[in-house]
Amino acid sequence: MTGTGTGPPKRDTYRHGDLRRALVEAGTDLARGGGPDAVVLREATRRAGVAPSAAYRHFADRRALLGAVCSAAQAALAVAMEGELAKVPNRGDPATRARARLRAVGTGYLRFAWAEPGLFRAAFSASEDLRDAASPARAGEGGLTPFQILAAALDGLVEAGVLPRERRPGAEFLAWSAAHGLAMLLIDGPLRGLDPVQARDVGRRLLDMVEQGL
Amino acid sequence: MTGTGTGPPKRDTYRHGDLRRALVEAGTDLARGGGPDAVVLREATRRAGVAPSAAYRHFADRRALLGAVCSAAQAALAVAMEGELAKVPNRGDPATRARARLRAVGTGYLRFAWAEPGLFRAAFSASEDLRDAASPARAGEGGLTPFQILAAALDGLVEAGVLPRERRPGAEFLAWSAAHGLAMLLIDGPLRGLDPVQARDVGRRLLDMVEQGL
DNA sequence: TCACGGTTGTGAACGCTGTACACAACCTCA
DNA sequence: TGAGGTTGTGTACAGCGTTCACAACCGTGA
Repeated sequence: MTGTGTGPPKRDTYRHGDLRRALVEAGTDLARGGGPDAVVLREATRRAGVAPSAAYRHFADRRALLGAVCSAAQAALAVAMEGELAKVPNRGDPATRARARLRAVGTGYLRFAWAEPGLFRAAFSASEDLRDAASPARAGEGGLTPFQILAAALDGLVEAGVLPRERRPGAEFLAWSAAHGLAMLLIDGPLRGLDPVQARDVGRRLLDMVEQGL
Repeated sequence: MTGTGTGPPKRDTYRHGDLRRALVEAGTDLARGGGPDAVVLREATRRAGVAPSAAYRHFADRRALLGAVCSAAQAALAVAMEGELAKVPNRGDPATRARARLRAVGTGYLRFAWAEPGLFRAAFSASEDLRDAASPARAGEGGLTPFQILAAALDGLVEAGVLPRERRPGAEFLAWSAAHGLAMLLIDGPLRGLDPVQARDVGRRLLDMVEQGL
């Protein structure tokens, strides 16, 4: 975290040490405050105590830096989802447990979007397709990306006999769509400014809808 | 459309005539091609054949121009939804007709996002809360904004006895979330690059989920 | 008819951004 | 000790949003 604090960005060595990491961390802080547009290459180098062009030794261009920040944000999202999942008790009958786990996944997703709107928007800013969704750089502590965590929860639903096997394929897209859409509307769209109680309420109803409609 | 075509941006009068409209149209074209980030004030003035600073006679800053483009994009979205709604036959029993109308609303939404991704993203770029969602500038030919069109379809569902009255409040947020989320994932997110057939398929399943889960 | 005042477009300027390139400091390894 | 690759520096350029003094224009009342 060289140069992240106050004071002049002093460095004892000419080499920085781990500039790449420092830039990603600075970029992540910027994203936290203002979303993907706030990830400004020059500001990141300033915070790392380094000349603007130094960034080009580690990233092809601004988009590449944003891509790294995006991966970091997805990893943070995965951690949030894992955290909510860990709260689900391991006892009870398998069916209700599997349902609770899917709800936890959704709750973690929505909670993260609500708590860290800038990071959440950054997590979906850089271009990615389904291949990138499995990249380890986007995984949480359990080694799974947000997408994979959701898929696992749905698999659990099938194993517990709650979700018919023939409806399993593609189900992650449906569940993800619902949660993602609500998250966007809550932080960016016409639902911004809902108070936390209303937000939690509509979140619950949305998860009800998914559970019943899958 | 002064200066929109090729050739030097000549003007016979000193006054432009309708610079505000010309700037919004140029901005909308830019958004169509590259989303909200592509709405570059200087480029819009260039296309209108006017000096950059002239824009500030009609818009406080770039965000204000983007806001106008956003309203235009929402109006276009409303027109697309109305178009799909107009295809629903007026005969048949009220319940299935009401259901068909809700599906048409969703289909129109998804179709527009798929056909005009840049415009769609622009439509939700500028800050707006629920009050703005009723602004006439964002309405289609029927005078309703996208949000109001959806609300009307849900009201129809209640009148036809398909949706219990007590579940009506807030239902627009659930339906909108699902459609909006899928749209985002399809044009910007991990589902980008799905071929049209798969996209149509997942769209249908999503609307099934909404219909069953509301 | 004409001067006046408000509206609208011009031109030059400022600071910011992303990016390129030659150069210098540094580390590693022979 | 010296060669060569890696990493950070300094300077430069074009493009962006924005400001401001000025000029062209138009409608109005004397």
